Amino acid sequence: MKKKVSTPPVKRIPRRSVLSDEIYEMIKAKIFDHEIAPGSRVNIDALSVKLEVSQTPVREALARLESDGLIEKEPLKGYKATQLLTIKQLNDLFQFRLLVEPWAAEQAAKFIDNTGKTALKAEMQSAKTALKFAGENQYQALSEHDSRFHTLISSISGNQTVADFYERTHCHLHLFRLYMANKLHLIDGESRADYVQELFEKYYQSGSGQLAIKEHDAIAKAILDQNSKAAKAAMHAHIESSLKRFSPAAVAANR
Amino acid sequence: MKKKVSTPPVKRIPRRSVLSDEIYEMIKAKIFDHEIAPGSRVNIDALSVKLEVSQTPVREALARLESDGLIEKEPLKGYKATQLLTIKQLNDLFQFRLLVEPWAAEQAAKFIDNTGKTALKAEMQSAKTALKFAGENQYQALSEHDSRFHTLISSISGNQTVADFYERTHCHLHLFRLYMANKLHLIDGESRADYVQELFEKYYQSGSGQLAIKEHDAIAKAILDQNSKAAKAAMHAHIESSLKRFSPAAVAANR
DNA sequence: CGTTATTTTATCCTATACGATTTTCCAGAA
DNA sequence: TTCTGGAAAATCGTATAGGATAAAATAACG
Repeated sequence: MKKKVSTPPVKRIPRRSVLSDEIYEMIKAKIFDHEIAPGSRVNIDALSVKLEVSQTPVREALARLESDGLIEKEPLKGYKATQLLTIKQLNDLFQFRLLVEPWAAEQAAKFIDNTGKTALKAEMQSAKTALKFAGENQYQALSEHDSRFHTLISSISGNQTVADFYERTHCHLHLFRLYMANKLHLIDGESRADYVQELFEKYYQSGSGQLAIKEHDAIAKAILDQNSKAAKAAMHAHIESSLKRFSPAAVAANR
Repeated sequence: MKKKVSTPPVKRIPRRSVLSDEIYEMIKAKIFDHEIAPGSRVNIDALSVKLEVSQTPVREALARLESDGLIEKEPLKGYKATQLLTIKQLNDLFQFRLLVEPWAAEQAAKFIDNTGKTALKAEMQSAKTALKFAGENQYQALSEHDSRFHTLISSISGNQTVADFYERTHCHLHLFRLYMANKLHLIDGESRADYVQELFEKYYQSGSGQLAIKEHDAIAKAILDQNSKAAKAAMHAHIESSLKRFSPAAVAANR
């Protein structure tokens, strides 16, 4: 294990957050970047060497990731990254979102204040400009906007339980999305990747990205107008059409 | 913490599960038993000494409990047990349950199989007999039945996301309930405890316990009859009346 | 060729030292 | 007396080595 060999006296600048939190984020990033593939083993020792920290913060980070459902622990075997969502899990998740998010949009429309309006406008604006210039990473940009958009509405709704919960579950969906996007860059000679790519182009590049933004626009407009009924309906429609866009891709990814 | 006091470096009997899991359950039990009071500091060192393990498993357990929301960590201050639910949090939680659980009851009624029916009947039966004999701990018995009942319906609904969610959040409510029950046994000379006791007697002993069981009965009956509409309505009514029963107690506990 | 025994590997836990930060306490000054 | 400044103590976070045990892999044997 190599350490910074040339910095004995001045080590770190006074940290404000703790190391285990940083490590937690780092490992999560590794999972999202597919540096740790779904289903693969996660070795504490190797990870601590790679990140150049001791095992203690890695252990704490993995324990938290296990609670998040991103990592699984087998009692005397070790940790491994969770598998991708199955079709059923995807359906379960969207059904759940249908229960919660339309209500959240409704509440947001009722109770939004000026701060919330500003934030919502800014998010929509930044999404459009980002999408215009993103090019290659258009899908990734879209995916990240989507996460932020739904999180924002959950928080504007004012129900902390709802917001917390969305924070917890959306990461799985996000992971799934990124996995789909990443598939495009993999060249493993399997027909599976080709199939997924075909689906991707069919469902996301040729208009679907714009379509999702349009749906978000409708939701945002209703909330900004404080039209709670319209907001609820728009969110419901968006999640349903979102699932429709996902389903074929999910079938492909789970083959 | 009772171990052979006179055992030097002697080996342990072969464990089947991992130590950190045991410690996790032990600490959770301490919280539920109010051995660790809400809001109080949790010292890693002291805990590891008391449980007679090293700090490592304690750290992992605390990291997981933090994800569960039962413990909070302040970056360079340490861990402490979370405060009881505030009024707003209680309302948020029940609002959330109103979104999810009536739907879960509806689904359960639609898709329940024989295994599920047997389990549901058994739970209702055991609740009634337990309540008959519990006497002193009647409230505790009721509280635990309630947890199991709602968990069971979530799982029968077939939506894993919903079931997982309920598992995660119900513990806070459970903690709150137990806190209320425990207040009765505390003699701290404060009028607050008396006030809570009064509320307790008013809302739970004199018929309310039976009332909650009656509501559960209505839900169970509708599900067993596979009458999904009735199940949904019964669950909705139950949660609303449940909140009504809780609210005055919550006001008292948060004074 | 299949079964058993032994070595190897990996995971989990312990122990302990040290650095960093907060809190406490006490002396001195306004 | 009350406030301020700074040193000491308590507490938390990190680092690292090493031992115990279970799973996996390999070799030995019938």
